[in-house]
Amino acid sequence: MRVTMSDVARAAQVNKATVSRVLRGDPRISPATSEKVWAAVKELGYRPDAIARGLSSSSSDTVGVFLRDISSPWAGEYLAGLERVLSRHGIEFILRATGGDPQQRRNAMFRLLSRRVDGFVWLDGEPEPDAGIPSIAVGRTRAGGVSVSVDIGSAASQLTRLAEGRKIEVFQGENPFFPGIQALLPGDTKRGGGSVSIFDGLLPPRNGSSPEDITVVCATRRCPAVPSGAWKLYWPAFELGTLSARLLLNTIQGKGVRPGAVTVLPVLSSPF
Amino acid sequence: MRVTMSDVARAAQVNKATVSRVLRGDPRISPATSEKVWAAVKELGYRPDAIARGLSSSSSDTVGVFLRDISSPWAGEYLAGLERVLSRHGIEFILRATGGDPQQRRNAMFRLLSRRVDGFVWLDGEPEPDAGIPSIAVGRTRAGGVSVSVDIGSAASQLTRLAEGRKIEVFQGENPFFPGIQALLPGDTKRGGGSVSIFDGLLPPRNGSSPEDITVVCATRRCPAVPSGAWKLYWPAFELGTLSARLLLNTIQGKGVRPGAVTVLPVLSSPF
DNA sequence: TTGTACGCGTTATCAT
DNA sequence: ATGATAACGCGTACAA
Repeated sequence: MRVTMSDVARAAQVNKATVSRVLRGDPRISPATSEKVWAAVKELGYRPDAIARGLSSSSSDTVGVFLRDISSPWAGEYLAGLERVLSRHGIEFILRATGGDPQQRRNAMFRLLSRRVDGFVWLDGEPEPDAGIPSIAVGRTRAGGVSVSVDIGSAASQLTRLAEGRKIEVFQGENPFFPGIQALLPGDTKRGGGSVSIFDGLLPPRNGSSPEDITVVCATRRCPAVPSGAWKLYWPAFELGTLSARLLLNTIQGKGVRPGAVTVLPVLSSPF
Repeated sequence: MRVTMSDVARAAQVNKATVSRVLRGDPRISPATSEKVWAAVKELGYRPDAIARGLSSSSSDTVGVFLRDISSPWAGEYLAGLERVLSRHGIEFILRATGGDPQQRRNAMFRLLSRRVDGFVWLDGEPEPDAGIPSIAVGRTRAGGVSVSVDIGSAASQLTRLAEGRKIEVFQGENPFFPGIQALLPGDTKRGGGSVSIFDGLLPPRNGSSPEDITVVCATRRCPAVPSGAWKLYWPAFELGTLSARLLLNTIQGKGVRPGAVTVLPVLSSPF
């Protein structure tokens, strides 16, 4: 059978409640009993039951993550970042693919709420307004809540700076990493004699472009689809994940996270 | 406050236990009371509490998934397949990255066990022997347990067949999708006048190869890194996920899954 | 500083 | 077919 707190209490000859206090690090506990309890814990190989704790404390050390499509090229990197931070804090996450279907999305939300998750991460659009628990939005700025996204403006200015005096071509994927970046390029994609043109689509075979020209490919760190010789504009999926986690944790723990949009900077790196 | 079963029971003027029976679809219940209860449920917007259910039933409708690295190129597709099937069955999953560290792996396992997960999926090597709950291994055949993997032999014979009379070059990624496939190619990579050579590494720039030659690139469906004109040998990550889920579900529900290795076939597709 | 006792929301085992 | 009640394992207000 399972080792419970009562077993530990009996072994350490103290009360159940005392064991609970020791485990939760209650300061008002004598070093003597604390040691006795820890000894018994190790002796019996006791492991606290997260389910029971959850029922009693009305929380679960779990957060829910909503994604339109888990197999999107950057999802893995994002989740890796998220997991890295959450696991360090003893928080697990549950993933749900919504496929862009509002009904499915709400159903998934209710299922997770019934599990008493402590927070939500919404990567598939606006958070449901009646979630009732801390939520952060990822990928698009949101008014009146906490959101984290990639700074597209920074990408635009980095490209503009790179373009000084020459022509550069920027390739995004089929669903662009930096949507609407066109509009952010100053002076109608021209400045200082340079020019930037952006293509949302597949990378065409390299044609005979002048050696002065520069090719930039948008990608994530782990995506190997960048041809050699091209500049890379990294979409910081991993960092987006770690930042999401930190923000959500702070929000859950009520550490005074003021609503607002936080951004991560994309990184432009040369082929050399 | 939260709507509980007691609230529903009171509203429907029946006992808590009856509500539970109705909700779980107990056959020996009168249509009359059943209707009363459902009415009250909808009236009050009652949603069962998964935590409480877990405490009482000693299960959680949750499984744990261990991955060495979540950001690996195929992880997203695998997880998409897994989620697709699990969510249809009301099961959620919790993801843990182990980074190949045995200690971290065991810690993660114990954390999940304390959550009373119903099963494990091990993508990062042999299952821990003392997991104590249904486990399946993914990616490598395992003796004495349930495992699912990609049929490398099938990949080898498809390549051999393709090579009849010509020379083909197969490129895998840095960490090969089909490890050890070399050894499975008959006749020392030659047969019927054709030949197969395999490169574990990055795709080199296309040099002047004869038009008779064939290039094959190993990839997953969603990976855009396949140059046009090349054959594709798909590593069926998504299918691996759906199959994993089905096998695990059957094992959990005790549906007589006999230990053994199940395989998924890779798909070779032409560039046309 | 520690013990008592109740609550958390369900399921399951008795009765009836 | 349904009601009463005891688990399930832990947190915590309250008492000591």
